Amino acid sequence: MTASEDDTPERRKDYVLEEQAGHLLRRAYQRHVAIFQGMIGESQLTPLQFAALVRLRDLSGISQNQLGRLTAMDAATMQGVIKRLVDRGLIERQADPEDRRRLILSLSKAGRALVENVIGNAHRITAETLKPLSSAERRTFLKLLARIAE
Amino acid sequence: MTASEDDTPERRKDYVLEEQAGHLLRRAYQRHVAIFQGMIGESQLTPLQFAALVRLRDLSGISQNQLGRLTAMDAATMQGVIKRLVDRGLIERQADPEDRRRLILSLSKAGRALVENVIGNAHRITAETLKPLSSAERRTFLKLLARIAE
DNA sequence: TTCCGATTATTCGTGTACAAACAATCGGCA
DNA sequence: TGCCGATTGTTTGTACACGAATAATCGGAA
Repeated sequence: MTASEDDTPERRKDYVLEEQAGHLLRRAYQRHVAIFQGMIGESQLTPLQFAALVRLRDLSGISQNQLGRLTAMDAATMQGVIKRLVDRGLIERQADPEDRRRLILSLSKAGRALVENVIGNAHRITAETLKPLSSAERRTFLKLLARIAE
Repeated sequence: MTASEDDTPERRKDYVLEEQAGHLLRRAYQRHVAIFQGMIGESQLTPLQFAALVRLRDLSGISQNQLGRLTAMDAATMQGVIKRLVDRGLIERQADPEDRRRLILSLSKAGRALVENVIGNAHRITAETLKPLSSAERRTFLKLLARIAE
C-alpha cells in the first residue's frame, strides 16, 4: 500500500505500535473520556449514559434494543447503562401494551432537565477533544473519522 | 470556533450525536476491535495483549509499570493483562534483584514465536481498519489522529 | 542514619464491551 | 389453528478501563 512491498516475512520488524490505527484510536478515545469526565460537571454522567439520554431527548418512547442500535451499544451493555439511569431516576421504563417483550423508555423530568443543563458542557468537550487541530483540520478529521467508523 | 457563536442557551437543540468526535472515536475503535478479533487468528489475543507482547519483543526486561506507560495502560489494567499472558505461558515474570518492588517481564519462547507469527495479521488488521480511506487520506488521517491522541 | 515523599504492584469498586445462552413473546406461513 | 423462526430483554463469563486505597520498597534530604 505505501512505498514498500508488505507481504514478505521480512516486514516483521517494522511494526511500530505508535503508528497503528487501532492503538491511536484507543488512545484518542482514552483522552476524550478523560476530557469528558473532567468537564461533564457534577452530574457525573459517563459518555455512554449521556449518549443514551440525548437520544431519548430526541426520540422518546423507543425500546431498549432500539436505543442500543441508535447509540452503538450491545444489548447487554445497554441493559446496564439503562439500569443505572433508572436507578438514578433519570429514565422511566414501562411495558409496551402492544408488544409485551418490549420496555418503552423515556426521560423523566429530572432526566430532561439534566440533559439540557449539561449539553453545553458536551459541546465544550467536543471542542476540547479537537483542540489540537485547526478549524480546517477538524472538518477533515471528522469527515475521515466518520468513514472509518462506518 | 466555527461560524456561529456557541455560548447561548439556544445551541442546546443542535447536538447531533453522530457528529461528535467522542462518539465517532468510540465507534471507530469498536469497528477496529471487531476487525482485530476476526483477523488475529487462533491465538485469540486481544488488542491490549498483543500490544503488550509487541512492546516486550522490542524492549525486553522492563517492569510492569513501565510497560503500562509504553502501551497507555493503567497499572491496574496492566496487572490483569499481564496476569492472563503469564497464565498462558507467553510472558515470564521475575523479581528485580536491584529493586525489590519491581517485576521484570520478558517474552517466553512461546510468546516470542507467537508474536512473530501474528504480526503479519496485525499489519493486515491495520490495513483493513483504514480500508475506507484512500492512500493519501490514510496518511492525513493518521497524522491528525496522532495529534488528537496527544 | 532516619524520615518522608515517590514508586511499584496489588486489590476493590464501578462501568463499559461483547459473545453466548435463555425465557418470553411476536409474526407469519403451512 | 399450530408451529417455527425472529426479536426483546436478561444473565453469565471474560476482558478492558480507571479512580482510590494499600503495603512494600526505594531514594534523597535533614
